[in-house]
Amino acid sequence: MDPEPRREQLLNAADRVIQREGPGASMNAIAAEAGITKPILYRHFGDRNGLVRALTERHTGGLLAAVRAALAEPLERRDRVEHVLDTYLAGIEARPQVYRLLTHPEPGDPSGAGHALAPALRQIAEEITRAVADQLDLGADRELLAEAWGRAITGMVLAAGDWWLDSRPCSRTRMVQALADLLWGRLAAAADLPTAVLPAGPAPEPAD
Amino acid sequence: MDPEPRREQLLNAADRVIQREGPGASMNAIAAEAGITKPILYRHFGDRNGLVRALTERHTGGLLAAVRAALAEPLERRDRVEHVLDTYLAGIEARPQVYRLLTHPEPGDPSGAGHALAPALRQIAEEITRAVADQLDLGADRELLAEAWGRAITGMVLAAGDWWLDSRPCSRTRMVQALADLLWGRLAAAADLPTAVLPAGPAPEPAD
DNA sequence: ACCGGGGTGTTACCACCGGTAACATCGTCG
DNA sequence: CGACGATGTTACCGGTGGTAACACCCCGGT
Repeated sequence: MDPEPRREQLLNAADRVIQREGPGASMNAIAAEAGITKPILYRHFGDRNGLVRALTERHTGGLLAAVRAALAEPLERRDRVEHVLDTYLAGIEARPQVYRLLTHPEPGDPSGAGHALAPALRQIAEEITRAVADQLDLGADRELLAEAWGRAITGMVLAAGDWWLDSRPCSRTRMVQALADLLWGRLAAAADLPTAVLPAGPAPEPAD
Repeated sequence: MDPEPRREQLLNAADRVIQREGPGASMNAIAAEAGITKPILYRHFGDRNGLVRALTERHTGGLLAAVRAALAEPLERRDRVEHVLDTYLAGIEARPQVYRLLTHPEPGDPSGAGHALAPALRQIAEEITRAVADQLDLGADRELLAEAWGRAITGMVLAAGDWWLDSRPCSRTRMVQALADLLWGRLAAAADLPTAVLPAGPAPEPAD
């Protein structure tokens, strides 16, 4: 039961340096921040992935629990969805740097599949899948739809949240509304703009 | 006019080795595949990012153009959305390896912002934003909604497409339907399952 | 005919990365 | 006391992205 505090301490140091230097901070830098040298880090966490995993688990634990709780909230459906969205956005808002770790997991991944969703996000996706599959009547395709939607919604909120966090175009509440509206079919329900018929002129994009 | 062919040739080599070894293939490996050594690569593309950028641009050009065309198709809205989704999925289905490059852009990025959407995806997001903003009557929040939705939809399709590509749970057509249904508010419209959520309820039902 | 320049190519090197081996130093417990 | 297990160190390995310096070879100009 002793090694726990030291480990926490090292994680705190890693946290600090990642906060400062972004992800991709070197093990050397982390060790230096902790006032020690590399091999100790490697003794505690087997390799870099171990460190990152421990770090993300620590930080995503709360977020995941919060999202799970939000999903279980006995609200009307729309309110519940908004609550979940708000919970997620509030979570990433609180710790932007570390959240990056979440999205940008392991660069040198030699394993076959390079999934777009980091493990932590994947857990959230599974929560959503479960909630959808358990609570909604979606007919024969229930399982498939739930799983696809779980991934889809997670990815949607990830990308939208990233953008929002980066450019802060509006308040969190407004952003929640925008996403909930999208999920609520407002894209389908909106009226056409009269200016419709496409001009024949090709609008080439400006090269960067 | 001269330097083009050699450059293309190098890109082909890079393509081959990335196809074989996945992204993260070393410059040495790429150079070896091309039958040459590193410095030549660095002469043609300034650094690794340059190479990757050139590579992705080459491969995403077609996809981006296809998506753009699909967005401009004069179909009914739902059909157009399905067409766009299908176009994207077909695109990533055709070249899974290179598509990975697309999602997993630059590992060792020291720059402040680590955006979740790679540049190519961002372009698609902008296309969607433009299409939504130009064609839909969304009231005062038009700009904000369009931009948020552009990102959100792109992220959604990215994550869902990645999952679909990886586990192939259904046909492409079915996947398109699932995503279009989500966008069409089926999540909101679906009926509750009777086994629902009565957490604090006095209901005499413990089983699950 | 000679020379010069640009593209092509090389070897050798740099700093740094993740990761490891080997050794030193404590406190503690039998 | 001695053994042991953490804690810590220095020094090293192979590999990476990236660069410098040098060699070649062809082609065009005066």
